[in-house]
Amino acid sequence: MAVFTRKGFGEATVADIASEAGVAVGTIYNYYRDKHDLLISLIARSLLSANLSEILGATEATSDKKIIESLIEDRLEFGLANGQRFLFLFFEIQRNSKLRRQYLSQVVAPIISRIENLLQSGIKKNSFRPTDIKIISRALAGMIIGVMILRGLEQKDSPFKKSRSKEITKELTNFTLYGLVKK
Amino acid sequence: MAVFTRKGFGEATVADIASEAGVAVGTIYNYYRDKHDLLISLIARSLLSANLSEILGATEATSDKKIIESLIEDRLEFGLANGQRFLFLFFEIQRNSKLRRQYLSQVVAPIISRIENLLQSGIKKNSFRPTDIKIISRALAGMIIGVMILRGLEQKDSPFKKSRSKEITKELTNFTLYGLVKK
Amino acid sequence: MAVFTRKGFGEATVADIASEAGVAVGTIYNYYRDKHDLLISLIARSLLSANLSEILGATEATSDKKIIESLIEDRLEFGLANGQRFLFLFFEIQRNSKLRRQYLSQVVAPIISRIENLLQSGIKKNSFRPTDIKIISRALAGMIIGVMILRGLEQKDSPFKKSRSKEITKELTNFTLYGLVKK
Amino acid sequence: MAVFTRKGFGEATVADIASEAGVAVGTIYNYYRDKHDLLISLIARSLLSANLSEILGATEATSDKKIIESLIEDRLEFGLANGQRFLFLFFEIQRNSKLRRQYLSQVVAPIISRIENLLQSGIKKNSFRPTDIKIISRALAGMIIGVMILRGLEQKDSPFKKSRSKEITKELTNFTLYGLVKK
DNA sequence: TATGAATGAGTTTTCATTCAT
DNA sequence: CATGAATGAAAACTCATTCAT
Repeated sequence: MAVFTRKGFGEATVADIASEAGVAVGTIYNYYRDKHDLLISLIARSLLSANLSEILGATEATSDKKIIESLIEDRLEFGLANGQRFLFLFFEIQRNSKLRRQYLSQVVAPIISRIENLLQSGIKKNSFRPTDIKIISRALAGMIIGVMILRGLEQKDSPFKKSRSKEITKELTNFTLYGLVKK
Repeated sequence: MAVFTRKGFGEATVADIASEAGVAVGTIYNYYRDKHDLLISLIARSLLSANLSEILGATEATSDKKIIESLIEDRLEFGLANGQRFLFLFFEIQRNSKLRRQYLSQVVAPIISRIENLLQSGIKKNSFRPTDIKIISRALAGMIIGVMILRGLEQKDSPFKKSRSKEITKELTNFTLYGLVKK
Repeated sequence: MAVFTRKGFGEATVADIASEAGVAVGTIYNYYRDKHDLLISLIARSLLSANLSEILGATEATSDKKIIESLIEDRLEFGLANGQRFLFLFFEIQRNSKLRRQYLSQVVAPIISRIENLLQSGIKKNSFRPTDIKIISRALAGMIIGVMILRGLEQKDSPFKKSRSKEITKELTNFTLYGLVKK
Repeated sequence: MAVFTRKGFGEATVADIASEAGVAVGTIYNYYRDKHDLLISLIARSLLSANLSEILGATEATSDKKIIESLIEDRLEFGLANGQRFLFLFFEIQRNSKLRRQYLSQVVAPIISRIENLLQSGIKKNSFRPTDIKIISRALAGMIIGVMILRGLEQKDSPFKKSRSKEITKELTNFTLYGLVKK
């Protein structure tokens, strides 16, 4: 995965990958049909690695703020852990329809749906402003994704460092809850 | 660009591209040094939209809300116009250091910097909550980027349709300004 | 074809073939999908090379002896011209069902059928002994095939030399007509 | 042998063969030096049928007809038993000089020589027409080989079925002795 | 200036063979 | 003595690039 991420699918050679993995070229072909199958398998594996279930399963008892905070924190950490990989993953997921369906149904849909529930109940409780739930849920999910991508692009210049993880989570949570404007 | 976007750099063949462009393979080499030069030239061309400079140059007289709205609207339209291309652009930009420097200095930095100014002055005027400007500026830029990517992934199921462009801009602007919580 | 015949399909390398043909490896792939397609195309081409039509179209006016003689002579010359190729052709034809169907319908069936007609009319005219036409037609066709194969196997030791072509044809024709036993 | 016959030497993989034989790949290498040695050993084993020696050793007392009949019958049965294998055997024998020498000296030469003796003595006894012994012996041996090959090619459509073995032998014997022409 | 066939370097892929278990 | 995973040499195949037309 490191090689694919660094070079892209077409530019990563099987020899590169074998060498990075410390095995012979032929060994790879004992486990994967071909180079593409290798990529798909690797992606499928990293897709499901997150401990999403905890967050998604959080009880109603937990405060809205806590849930949003956990979500941001979890995805932020996933992003930090996956670093450069992020864009590559998205790009390949987008191009492979089977992978896309899997990712949409197993990762995107549950998260979006969880956020929608959150918004819905918040609005019903009159604690959240009435908004277009479908759009705002994507805005929140998108914000996390976009922040990770900017981090990858800016690299050394980015303010998104692991060390500041707590603070970033706090800021993003507050931004999400209160926006820019002072009450 | 359509072929690069659909297949990725390594998998797009010069023959594909020539055929899509309706010219012979050899003709491409009369205009571009090599395949990589072709990609770089194409990307460099799509980086900047005409409107961006106007928005970035907007006078202080314009209201904060208007500026945010214009920015969201412009990038949203860029994203809708570039569709699937979005991720590919980011991915290739990330991998090509010359391109990355160019993109960071010509697109990301001005936008981020404009947003930072906006936040700074808003906070000074006491109309915005005091926040970590570096983080929140990335949150806003990231939100727009992430929203475009989700749109590309979800495709038919996404609520981000061209037809609803006005409404989406409004929702995102309000979310940015006021957050989720009701005052 | 020379390389395939000399080495067999699996042992002939595309580099060998390209070098023997005096072109680059890549050039072969501009004309044939893959190595197997190359073989099939070559075989299909040599299958239909014979001037069978003349013999098969011979009028009834020609004497039975003349027809048999022409047939033996033609296939004998085809065999001498194709030399070692003979067995390889048969082997590959046998293994490729499309090729087999083509060979059976375009070469074997017409020849067998012509021989059957010949036998039938000869028996009716009472000039030929009554025999099982289906078996004897194969015996005659098979004799020619087998003789060619023995020639390929025995190589230097075989009595089937080009120089003796006329005499061989005469002997085989007489054997076919009169058998071993003296009247 | 089944795998070699079905696929050809180069296309048969040792894994195929091991799997068909119900052993592990490594086991094969405990008994044969390499893949080629395996093939040579298998072919050498199938070359000789038990009956051949009896026929070849038949005393002068046996009638010419009986000898020819036995020979045809034996090789016919060998062909029926070896089916598709036939062509493959010939092809590989042709290509392997050691194998070719062995086959020529142990199978072809004795049969041809036996037939030549038969013809010679028949001609001397004035019961056979005077013919070119070298050619006619090959015609007879070739007929049997060719008939087997046609049978393999035609498969379902061929009149050479096991069930008709007796009749086929009779027809071929009569054809050999008396030819087509009625006395 | 456009073309596209030829090229061959660079990759992917295969699979006979080895050898530790 | 059997096993089968690992190996890497050798082969198939791809395709960016060239260049004569």
